[in-house]
Amino acid sequence: MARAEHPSGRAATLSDVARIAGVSLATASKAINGRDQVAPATRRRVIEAAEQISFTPNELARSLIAGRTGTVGLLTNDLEGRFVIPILMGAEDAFGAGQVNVFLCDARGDAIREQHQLKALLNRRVDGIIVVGRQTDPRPSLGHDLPVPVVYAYAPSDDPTDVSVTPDNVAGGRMALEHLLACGRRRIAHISGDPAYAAAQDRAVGVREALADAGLELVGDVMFADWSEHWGRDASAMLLAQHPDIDGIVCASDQIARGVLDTLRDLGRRVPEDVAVIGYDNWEILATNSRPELTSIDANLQQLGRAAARRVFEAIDGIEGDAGTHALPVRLVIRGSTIPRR
Amino acid sequence: MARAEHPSGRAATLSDVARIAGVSLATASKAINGRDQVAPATRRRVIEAAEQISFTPNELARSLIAGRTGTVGLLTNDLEGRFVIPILMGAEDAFGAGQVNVFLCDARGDAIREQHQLKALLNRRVDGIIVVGRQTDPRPSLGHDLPVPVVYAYAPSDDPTDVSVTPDNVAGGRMALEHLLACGRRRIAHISGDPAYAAAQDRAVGVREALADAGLELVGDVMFADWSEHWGRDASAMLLAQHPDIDGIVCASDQIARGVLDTLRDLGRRVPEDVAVIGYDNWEILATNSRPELTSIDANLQQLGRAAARRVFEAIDGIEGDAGTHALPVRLVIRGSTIPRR
DNA sequence: CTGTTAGCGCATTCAT
DNA sequence: ATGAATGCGCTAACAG
Repeated sequence: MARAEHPSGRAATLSDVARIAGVSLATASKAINGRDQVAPATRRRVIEAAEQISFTPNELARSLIAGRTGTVGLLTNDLEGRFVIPILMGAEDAFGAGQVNVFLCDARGDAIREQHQLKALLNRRVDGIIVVGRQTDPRPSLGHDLPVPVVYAYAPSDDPTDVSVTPDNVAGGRMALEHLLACGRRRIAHISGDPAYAAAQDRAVGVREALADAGLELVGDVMFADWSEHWGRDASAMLLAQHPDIDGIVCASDQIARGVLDTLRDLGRRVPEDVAVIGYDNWEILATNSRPELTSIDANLQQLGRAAARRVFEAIDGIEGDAGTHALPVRLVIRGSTIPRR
Repeated sequence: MARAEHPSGRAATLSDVARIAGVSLATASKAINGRDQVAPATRRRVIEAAEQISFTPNELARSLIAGRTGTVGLLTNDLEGRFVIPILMGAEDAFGAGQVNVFLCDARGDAIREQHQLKALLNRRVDGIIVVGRQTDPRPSLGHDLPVPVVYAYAPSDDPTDVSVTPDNVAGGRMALEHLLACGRRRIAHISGDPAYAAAQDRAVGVREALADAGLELVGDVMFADWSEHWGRDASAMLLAQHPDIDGIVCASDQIARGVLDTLRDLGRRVPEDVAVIGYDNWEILATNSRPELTSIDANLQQLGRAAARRVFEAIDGIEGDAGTHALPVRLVIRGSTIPRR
């Protein structure tokens, strides 16, 4: 097994260093931590001794004294990791690599399990917690009687006195539609996903608002069903049968958009010349492999993670962030499904 | 901010409990930890006191004494999280939820960053480390002079004296081909991905072996390029132009298979009646949304995670696992692209 | 059965 | 500039 037969049998401690350097424990501590009350020569001896036995300070002991651990808990229900990974990366960015470490727990949508994980995180004395959901629908608050700050990411808390960061789906719907307008489209339909999702409703609101601002109306009703490619194929077939003259389709997910592209191709409609199609989520595996590649709205999840981490940090440092759900800006990623490649 | 104004100002400690219950620190400890040398009545008093002030034991202090933390580091380079999440879930399964917590660090393919993360994990005194790569090619070993056991998952270590668990790609290639044989196919081609990947080479080996065992030969050469849908579309077009009579295609990834399905559809070939297609990875988002749905090989990543966790555990408990790369079994998932739906 | 004592590894007083 | 002593929160010896 890849376990070192450490000469000492166990990890080196500061008192080992002190003994080798011929100084006291206190002096060794000061030397290692760069305190200024130690003679340069002494410091050098201590540091050499430390290197010699590969001493690394025990963060457990440090944390016990400091009262803070430099760890954060990431509590997720996002099984597929589609949302949690970019958020984790953003959090690592914000915390600074190696400065703060992240405990990742997956509650798997089970409230009991979530309570267990939460308790375990608190017992380990994390300095803060980020809760990540896999939908943008509000989720139950963990409550306020926790000894550490909590920030909700992607799925906001249902308690407005909590701090939540979530992508701005209304703005995303609006942005998608305005892009089609900018591409010269006027007869635009909207194929959405599961109507039970806040994301579906919010994006539809943005689409409608932007259309109204332009003095236009949606072609047909918003078509709700589920988030699948199958639905995208079926919905677009129905749509084109009823409204053969549409020239733009806003899809509420990239999966739906993939299905739409399929049907348009089957029906001999050119994309984007005849019909421009825009997806949502910018899920690269789907968006960059289609024919043509898919213009999409990106939720900036990594930035969302950074924002969540920053707010946790501020709270740890005692800075009162403003409570409520903060809708963060999204981003348009233009590809061939709305603008022809040259 | 969602921080409790904890009445005491800080978390309750065991001595708070002891004081309230009117017993000594040691007795409180025994009572809480279910030791048997304490009178039932006393235990009840202590537990009540603990609940009254919501005492939860400080794992830091416990770990400091025990010499083990009940934490494991998961060091990954898998940016997209496609592999690391199922592995994390498997690890949580094996460890038991809440028993062990996992530090997840993303080194982002940067060796320096990896060293930083590694050091941070060791300073936090994780009991073991699982290293996850995003390819099955061997990766540099972390070395043997670490104070904790290390197990490599998905990407094996290049040092055969390390412990690695990785999916059996040769068996997977073989399994894919044998399934097509079982479906009555005889004129079979293989469209693979980037030839620089061990996964591509290994799967091709399995395909060739199984063909040879059946006394057959591959139609054309193995076609290598990259892992994209684009390549799947192009490769299958070339393939059908040269060998119009093929009746089965083994694809080395689901993305490639999706492209192949597209081209077959464009060319008017029925799947699976005319040509059976099998993918690889069982990436559900791709496999379950295609027309028809895609038969695929699943690498059992969650099981891989469990295996890695189990081996880390055994090593922590001093059980010497057998070093080397362990190829774990994969699994066939049959859908409509090889067998017609009834 | 209960309490006293001694640490786990370290940082921080406060003396010298 | 250095070192002895104290304590972070807890468990494990022992002694009563």
